[in-house]
Amino acid sequence: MPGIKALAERLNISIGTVSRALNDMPGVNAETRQRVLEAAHEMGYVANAAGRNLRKGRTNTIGLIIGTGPTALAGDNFYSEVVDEMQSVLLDDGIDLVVLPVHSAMDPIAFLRRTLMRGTLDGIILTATLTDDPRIAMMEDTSMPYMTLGRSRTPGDYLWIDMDFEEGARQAVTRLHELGHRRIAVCLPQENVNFASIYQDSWRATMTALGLPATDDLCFAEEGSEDGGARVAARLVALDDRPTAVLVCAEPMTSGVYGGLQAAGLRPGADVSVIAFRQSPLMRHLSPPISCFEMSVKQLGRDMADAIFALTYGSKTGTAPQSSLLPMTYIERPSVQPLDR
Amino acid sequence: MPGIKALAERLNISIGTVSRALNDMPGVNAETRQRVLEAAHEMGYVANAAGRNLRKGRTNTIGLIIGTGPTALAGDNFYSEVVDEMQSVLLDDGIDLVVLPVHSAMDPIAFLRRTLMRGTLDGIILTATLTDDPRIAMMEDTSMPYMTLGRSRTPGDYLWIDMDFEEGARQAVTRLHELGHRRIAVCLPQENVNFASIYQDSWRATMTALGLPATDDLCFAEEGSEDGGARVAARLVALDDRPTAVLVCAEPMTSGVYGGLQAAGLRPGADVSVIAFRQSPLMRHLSPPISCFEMSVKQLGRDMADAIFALTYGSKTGTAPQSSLLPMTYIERPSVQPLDR
DNA sequence: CTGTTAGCGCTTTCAT
DNA sequence: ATGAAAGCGCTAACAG
Repeated sequence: MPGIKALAERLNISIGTVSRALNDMPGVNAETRQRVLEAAHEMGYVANAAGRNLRKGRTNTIGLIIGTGPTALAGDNFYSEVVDEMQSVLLDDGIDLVVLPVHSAMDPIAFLRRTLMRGTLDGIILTATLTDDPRIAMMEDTSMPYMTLGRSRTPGDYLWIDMDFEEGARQAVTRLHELGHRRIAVCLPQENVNFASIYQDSWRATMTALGLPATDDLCFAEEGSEDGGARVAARLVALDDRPTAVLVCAEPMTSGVYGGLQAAGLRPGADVSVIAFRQSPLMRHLSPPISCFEMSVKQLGRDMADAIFALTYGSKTGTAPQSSLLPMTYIERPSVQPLDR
Repeated sequence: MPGIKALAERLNISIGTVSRALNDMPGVNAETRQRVLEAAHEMGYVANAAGRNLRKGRTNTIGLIIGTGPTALAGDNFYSEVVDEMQSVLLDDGIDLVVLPVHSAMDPIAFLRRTLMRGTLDGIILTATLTDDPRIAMMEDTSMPYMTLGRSRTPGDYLWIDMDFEEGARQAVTRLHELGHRRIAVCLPQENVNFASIYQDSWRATMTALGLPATDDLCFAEEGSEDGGARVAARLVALDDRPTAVLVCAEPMTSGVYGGLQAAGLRPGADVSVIAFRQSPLMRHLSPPISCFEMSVKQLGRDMADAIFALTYGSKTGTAPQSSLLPMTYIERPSVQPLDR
């Protein structure tokens, strides 16, 4: 690994000049700069990160913290797509994106503190925000730039990007009402992820506004897994006044709900209308095809990259980055049928 | 962010002593060490990574390079599980694991070179090795410790861990032969990932050893996606002397093969036996249930963590880490049926 | 335009 | 057992 010193010696100039040439600083003879760049390329020189970080006090690295493990609500390629897009955006500005996996069995606060203090990151993105999220409370006490994927009720004026679950639930309930449904249930992951409470709140508000019942017996919370979904279905079909439709607010639960309904001899769609969450590979194999929401995960990644960049390194446009909602659009498929009674 | 200086000042001792106390170096008064540790904890002090890295020439960080993007062969939670386990093992030794996503549209060599030269990693793990992998050729020219998840034909005596695809294909073919099948096809991703050629080679060797035909018209290579699988099925059913069984050597292709067979009016199992790859969430919803291989992804993660640790920081046991194969066990389900003609 | 030098935070060697 | 100081590779301020 050649250092800047080796480069300078080889060219018989000072390391200062080399550094200036490499960093596009003013006040370097054009020819000299050319020679430096050529030599650097030839030797495969890249500035050592430790030296540069120490001196500049920044690392040009953004960390994306992703919860993993069996309890994590990520049974699909959602993060893969987000990360993809973020990385390609950030790399254009010379910023590295690293993913920091944190296992559900670990203490997220301890992990975060350690990550913060080590100082290897310029900015941090938290994902899968909780309704009451101690990580946010902790970040608010630091000066580290950070944003979240997902809102939270934890106080603070942090930057967030989220999907418009509120609008999604509104569209879904409204459509089911149009089709004659009155008893519309909602299936939630019991983990206190914030999007679930947003979704539930919007369900309740819309139901109430339409004069439909929004009672607690229509809210089913179970573990946000396929098994949890199956349990919801089992509970649902056992109800005296069985709901005729259900909104499923967690991807992994969806196939469990389908399976549970079928196990009870009910047909999704014909007997109980089902609306899922995001269009995802896991949804493709359900029969009948399931109604769900479409959103641009790519756009989400792009927005997140732009936002964290502006927050951390300063906005290119001069305007501060804004928290924003990504649209969700309801797509109807045969899992939703009109109620004719 | 308090530094070591602040800590030292507060305790009225020199930074040298503080450093020694924090790093468990000999020659520190027990009481002094105690005081230092307490103060550090109280102030939330963690050594700044840049300073430490610069001085020690190491970062205590291992990077796992994962290809992402639509072309990537990772439509599931495989890496999530591996990463999970690796991280919890490495963290016990104070080593951070970071995931470096590299989009399929990027030049993997350029990315790797940049990553290497920045010097933020002590060790690197490459995944999804190709039969002829330029990344390995490049790493062989450096002194950076690295290992691969997957073998390759690229020369070099690098450390690898892989699954025993050879044994898997052998078991599958042998079993199908027992059940009376003679025309056994193999469905491969056309991307030149190395495991596919290992699988194919073993299929061919086993077929030949059993006196079965192993001709090229039984090898179907398409894009390693669901659509690719569907195309394979379409080509397969159109064959004059239709194969009675097919081994599918890429997870995402599997549901495509099922769909393609069904679209042609054939029942997986009853009409064409199908053996998939890994047991994964994507497989759970196929009907009839699909035969596939079971393996301990957790064990894989553990093995990888141990191996890269030993390679990078020296073995704890004194023995150098060995390349190794993770067993695959064939599990039969109704997608495989005896051939009765 | 270029050379010299201080110093980022830390570990480690050398004195004491 | 502790303090003082050098130096890891780099950038930026200053001098020439």
